[in-house]
Amino acid sequence: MRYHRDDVVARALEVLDTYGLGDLTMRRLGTELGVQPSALYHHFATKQLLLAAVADEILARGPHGPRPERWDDRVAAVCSELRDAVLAYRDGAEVVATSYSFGLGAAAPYDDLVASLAEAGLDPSLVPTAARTLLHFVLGHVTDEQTHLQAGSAGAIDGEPLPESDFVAGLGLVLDGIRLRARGDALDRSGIEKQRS
Amino acid sequence: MRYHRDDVVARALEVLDTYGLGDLTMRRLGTELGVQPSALYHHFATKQLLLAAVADEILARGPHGPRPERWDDRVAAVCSELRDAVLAYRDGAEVVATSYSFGLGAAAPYDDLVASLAEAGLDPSLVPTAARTLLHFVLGHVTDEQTHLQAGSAGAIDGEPLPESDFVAGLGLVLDGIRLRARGDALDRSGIEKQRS
DNA sequence: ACCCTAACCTGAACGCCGTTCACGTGACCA
DNA sequence: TGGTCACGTGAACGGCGTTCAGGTTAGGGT
Repeated sequence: MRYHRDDVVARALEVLDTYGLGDLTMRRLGTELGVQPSALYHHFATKQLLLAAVADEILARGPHGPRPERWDDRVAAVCSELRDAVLAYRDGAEVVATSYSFGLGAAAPYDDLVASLAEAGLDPSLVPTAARTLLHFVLGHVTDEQTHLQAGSAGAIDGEPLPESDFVAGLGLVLDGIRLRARGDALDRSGIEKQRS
Repeated sequence: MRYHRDDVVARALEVLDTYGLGDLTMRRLGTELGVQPSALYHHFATKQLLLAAVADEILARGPHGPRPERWDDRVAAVCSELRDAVLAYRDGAEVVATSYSFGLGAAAPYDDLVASLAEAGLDPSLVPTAARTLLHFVLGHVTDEQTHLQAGSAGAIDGEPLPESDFVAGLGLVLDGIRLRARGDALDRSGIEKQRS
């Protein structure tokens, strides 16, 4: 049997979801495909590039609902879809976050956020900052969720698995900060009294 | 020469800062101390526990300024000190973030944030959410900073090293979202019009 | 002054890992 | 039909975290 790039990525996703990132090994993946580990280097120069392709595939397989018209609804939709996408595979958040931080892939959500935020009326210099802040929140939050999930499926019952409302609440927090800036306002240290009336 | 736990941690910090997390190896650290790698397992059962101790030491060596009275100033101070602490050592953010996510240490900043946010008048169920959101922002942001720093010191000039104002701006964003909630308000999707008089 | 205990360390090994390299082999196209 | 090139083999290299049985040294109790 001979394989193509996409076959390798697809099988890597199965291994990832079944055994976790720690067991996603070139040897393991080779065995799973009935192939020597060295054969994988015909398709990917490096394990990191394989993981970047896996990350991109995770995102590509994620939901792609219709984009709302209002910029803030669209931002929320991008964030929720990103969460759903990485949540669908074991250790998905870590794979995507690593690949993104190495600049090897997973750039689509960032670009989407920048595009949506550009219409918000923000100071343009704030757009990348806001996009990164949102990305940090989403990937950090889902990493926590998946860590607790894994800790829960192993014997430890110590922590409940984070209610889903938690994501919405955290996202609302950051989003409100951005909405304020979109109006040209910023809260004074003393609260929002100053802008009232 | 015989060593104690603290000697090992101190040397590990030097190796980390000089050669980076990737070269902080049990063998490397052993060599640096003139000792077999196996000797380190007398002090730490596992490399992860060593790294947790390193993370705690990074935080302990960080700045500890006076705590402002106002809760939001205090939150900002905790976040800034956390940033300064992890920024002081190469790959410090990654070490602290990993250790924190494994629940092995680095819990102090989270506890500080929870304590400060408790006085904000927030819905108590929002306090942990807000604390985690802030932590995700700070550690994610500094990880980016250090990644770009390292990419810059290697030949690549492709990205400027993130202006310091960026951290302040991002923090202000999240903090404003929290300040709104502290007043019992939340922005409607349509902006803040609704709450104005 | 002695010994004993516990702390610290040795040296070798185990089973992994990512990656490289010289070399086969089979499908497809000119 | 013959050549090319995508795909795969098998063995090796150097490194990793970790284990284990056993040595050695420091320091306190008698």
